[in-house]
Amino acid sequence: MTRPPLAILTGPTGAGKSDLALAAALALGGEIINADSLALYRGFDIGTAKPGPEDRARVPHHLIDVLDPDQDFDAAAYLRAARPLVERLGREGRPALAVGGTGFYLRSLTAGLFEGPGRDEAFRARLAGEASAGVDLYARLAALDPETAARLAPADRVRIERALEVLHVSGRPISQWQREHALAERPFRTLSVIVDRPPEEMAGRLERRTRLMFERGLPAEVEGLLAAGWSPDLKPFGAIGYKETVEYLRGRISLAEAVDKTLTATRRYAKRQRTWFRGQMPGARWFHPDQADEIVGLLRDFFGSAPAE
RNA sequence: GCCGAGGUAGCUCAGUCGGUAGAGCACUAGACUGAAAAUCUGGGUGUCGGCGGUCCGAUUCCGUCCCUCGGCA
Repeated sequence: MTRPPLAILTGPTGAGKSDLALAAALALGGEIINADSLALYRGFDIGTAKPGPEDRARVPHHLIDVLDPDQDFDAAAYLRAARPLVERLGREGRPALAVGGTGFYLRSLTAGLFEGPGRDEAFRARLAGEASAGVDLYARLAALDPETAARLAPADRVRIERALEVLHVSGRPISQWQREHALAERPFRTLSVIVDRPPEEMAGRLERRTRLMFERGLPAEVEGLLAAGWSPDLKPFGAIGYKETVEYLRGRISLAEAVDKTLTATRRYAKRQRTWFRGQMPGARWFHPDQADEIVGLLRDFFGSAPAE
């Protein structure tokens, strides 16, 4: 049994992944699996630069519009949803392209996650209560799992809570789970392509794109979602562009400020993405999106080649 | 024109009883195993508005000029 092939197409926000993915999928007869943590949500269209109906009619897109704003999702859920798709496309002999900027989801797809306990909402709620009552959760972790505490910053509450959760539910420190797993799963034969542009090009693109989002109705989209009864405290409303638009609609900031803050947050996000790709995707090939022919050729060879084993 | 407040990092501001200055944000580099568009870590990038005076030494005190914001005319 050979492993199914999977092509990853990623890059910082606004570099031009989606257009390239569409062209590549058309050229190869492939299908696109979304790897963007926010395009999963129905109704979050403009601010996520989600592919429109025309594009989705031309090439099958998976894992877009599959969640309501109040539905929990995480890397493990992504892995569970996306892996069967890659396997199915592999059986059908159709190229599978995972496309999106959520590096953590992509790495989970290709390298896995340790199979320990998932989220335990009741435990999380208890931790949140203790934290707001002044309990030092880092000190607790340092006492219960000093190895993990040594690796984490005292202010990194997301990872501290996760570490306490794993220990509480499984009785074993997260460091042990991680050591045993070591991100060593390789369920797919993978080719990773990153598209990026020089800073001068990105600056203008991000600015134009952000302004267009607001001009094309991001505030109206958010108003519609709120009018439908969704709470602005739900996770996807914390996303770049949405957070700022909610502030604007509440009258806390001006429209110009909302645009400005969104642009700044977008730039910072693109930088964080590059840092992730450099550090976590060492084997990836980097291209300018204008090198579409070269990229498609590379993908063609990849999907056409005999499995390596 | 007069009175008052102010002019310090890219921005908002703190501070220096005279010994060349620091926070947040921005910026930059990095981390990342079920929140990842999240969360976190390191790094200070500066004619302290201009000119002159006093002083061993002025961003700080004095004088003067410029600019900004209020109020009164």
